[in-house]
Amino acid sequence: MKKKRTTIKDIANVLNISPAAVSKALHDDSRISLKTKAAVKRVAKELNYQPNHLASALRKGKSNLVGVIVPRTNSNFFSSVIQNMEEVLNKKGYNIIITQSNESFKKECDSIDTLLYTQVDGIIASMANETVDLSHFEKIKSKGIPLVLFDRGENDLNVDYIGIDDYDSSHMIVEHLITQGCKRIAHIGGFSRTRIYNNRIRGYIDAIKKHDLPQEDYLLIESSLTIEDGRLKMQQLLDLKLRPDAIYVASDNAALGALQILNENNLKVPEDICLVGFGNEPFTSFVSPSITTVNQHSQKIGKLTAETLIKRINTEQWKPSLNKNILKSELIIRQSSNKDLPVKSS
Amino acid sequence: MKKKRTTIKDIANVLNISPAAVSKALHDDSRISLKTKAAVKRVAKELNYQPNHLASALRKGKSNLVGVIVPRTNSNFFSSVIQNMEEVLNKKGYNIIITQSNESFKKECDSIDTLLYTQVDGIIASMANETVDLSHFEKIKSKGIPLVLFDRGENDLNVDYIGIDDYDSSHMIVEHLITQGCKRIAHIGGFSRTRIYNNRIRGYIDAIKKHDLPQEDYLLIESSLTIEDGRLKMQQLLDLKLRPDAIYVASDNAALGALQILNENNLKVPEDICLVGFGNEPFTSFVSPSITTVNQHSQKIGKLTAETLIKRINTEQWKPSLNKNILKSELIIRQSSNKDLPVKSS
DNA sequence: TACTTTTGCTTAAACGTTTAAGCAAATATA
DNA sequence: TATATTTGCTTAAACGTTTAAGCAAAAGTA
Repeated sequence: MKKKRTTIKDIANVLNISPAAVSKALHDDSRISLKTKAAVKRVAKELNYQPNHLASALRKGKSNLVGVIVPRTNSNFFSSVIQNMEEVLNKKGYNIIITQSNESFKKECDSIDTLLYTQVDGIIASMANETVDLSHFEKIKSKGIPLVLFDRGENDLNVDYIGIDDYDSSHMIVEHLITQGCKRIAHIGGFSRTRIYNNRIRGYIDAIKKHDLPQEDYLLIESSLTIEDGRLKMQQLLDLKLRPDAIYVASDNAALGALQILNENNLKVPEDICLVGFGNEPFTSFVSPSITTVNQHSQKIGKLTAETLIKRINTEQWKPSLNKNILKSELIIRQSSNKDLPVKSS
Repeated sequence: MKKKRTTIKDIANVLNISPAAVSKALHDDSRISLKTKAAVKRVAKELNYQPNHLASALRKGKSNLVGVIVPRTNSNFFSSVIQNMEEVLNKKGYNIIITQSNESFKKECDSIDTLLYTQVDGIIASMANETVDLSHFEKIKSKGIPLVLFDRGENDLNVDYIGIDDYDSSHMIVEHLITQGCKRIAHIGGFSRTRIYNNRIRGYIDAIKKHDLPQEDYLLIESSLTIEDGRLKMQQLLDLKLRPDAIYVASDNAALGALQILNENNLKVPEDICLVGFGNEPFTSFVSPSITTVNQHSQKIGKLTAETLIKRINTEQWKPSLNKNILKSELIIRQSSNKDLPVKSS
């Protein structure tokens, strides 16, 4: 009852030629006559031949699979990055295996193990929040499997990286807020052990100092950056004796939480307090007031990451200087921090 | 320079036994002595042996890979379903390959082709909005590859299905709104060609009729259910001479868009108009007012779907009656439709 | 003691490709 | 015409496993 797949051998039998000739014909080898090629392709179609990927991968020592590890897929940023990577990789004959670490160190380790076991030709990763120990990534390198990081990277790991300039982004944000007349700017940031959040924090502090604004410890809060935690940390800032007049939140989700608390406390945004998020998630433009945020160029990051990996895979011993690709981000100014523009009324 | 992987043969050479013995030892074959097994495992660890998945997959005719096709991963529902499927499947030794159709028919076809090419042992799918023609799914069946659908399924395709009772959910929602005193209930639904949205629409209509409420064509609108379209369709409803006093939206995203429009028009929710979404996305509980919605039991769906697929894979000719698993959904009543509970003030 | 059974391994083939090497026929070159 | 080159295939080995079949030695049974 079990359907037997048609193999290269079946085609060979029909045409009375060798399986080798069939294989070459299917790969348009120059030493096979046009006539034979045509015949092979015709029969292949007739028999509904589908190449056995496992066999060719085994023989060639290449699986044409690329593993992708992300903290989670349910953010627009990651899902857009993945989509664009997939596009580039598919065009080059690669398929991708997506795994989610859910910000868990253990899950990230497991993911790497299963990807290595599945014999992927390369791995693309964005690190989990929890990750501090890097030995599992070293394992990838030690096996000679190309590794490229994006967004959540790590300097100690000597691998290609694609991301935006987080330090500079913080400067842009702080300076924009100053332009709006803000004087006490708070930052709800990510955990400083994660490089990108560390860079945003440093950028925030340096920009504050540069413009001689008050740089108080209680204005800088580390957070897990979920909606819930955005609410909690915002409340914490509102409980201060001296409230800030602007909040820069390192993620849109947490900014949404913060905005809810501001609304619930009947504080006017941006009149009473300015708010800026990070990531340009679609909802930021639909919320009211719409949230000023930073565009991380997910499309470009996805494409560049994929292209970098392909280069690494194809040029075995390509050891030129590492590819640290830092893109310039873009500040998208919306109602939540724009005092010149009145909030749309109706 | 290229690192040679250690193979079963290398282990065999070290111990002066045959590769076959090594293979059996690693699989705890009863015909191998405990002493040999121990030695093999010790050497395997010493040489850092990693089994070559491609070789064993080829030999066994099983890849231990499962393909998953979803419309998109950036919703909490799908990402949670995937996470739970992964958990179950990993435990059974399967890895998953996730692909996104982005609601596109063509992309869905391509995904199926690449999954078949990758020699997956089974496919789990939730159909794209665009999909009407089912021949690509028939192709999976004709190859004898187990297929299980969840959420977005199709009756014409005779395969296992796991989802919630959409028809019943609509009833629950309508009856809840009636309890709240609503008399003109509108529905912003999905496209009726998609089964789940069709069921929700039918459920809505039947519930309306059952309770002798006005069932007008202009109160029922089909939508792509994005945030943007939720805004547009909500505006369309507000432009009616006779405005509805309750809106049941078939997705939380579109409900968010609708809520924004209501807020922007200074309409009080739930006092002026009640609002209900669908899906229990996390933001629904943080928005203000929080949105009443339906919990789709993503965890249970993920687990059940994975378990069903595993059963199908393991019992080749398991042809018992199809597994149509319709779960009862749960209505989560929040501020947006609860007139008894005052909106939280501070 | 003579046999059957069990234990613990080995041999060899197989999975479906790809590819290096080889060889005869056709074609080009001198 | 004799030799070199190109064309168009074939043969056979290889990729790293798994597994059916087999076989000698050890252990069990009568």
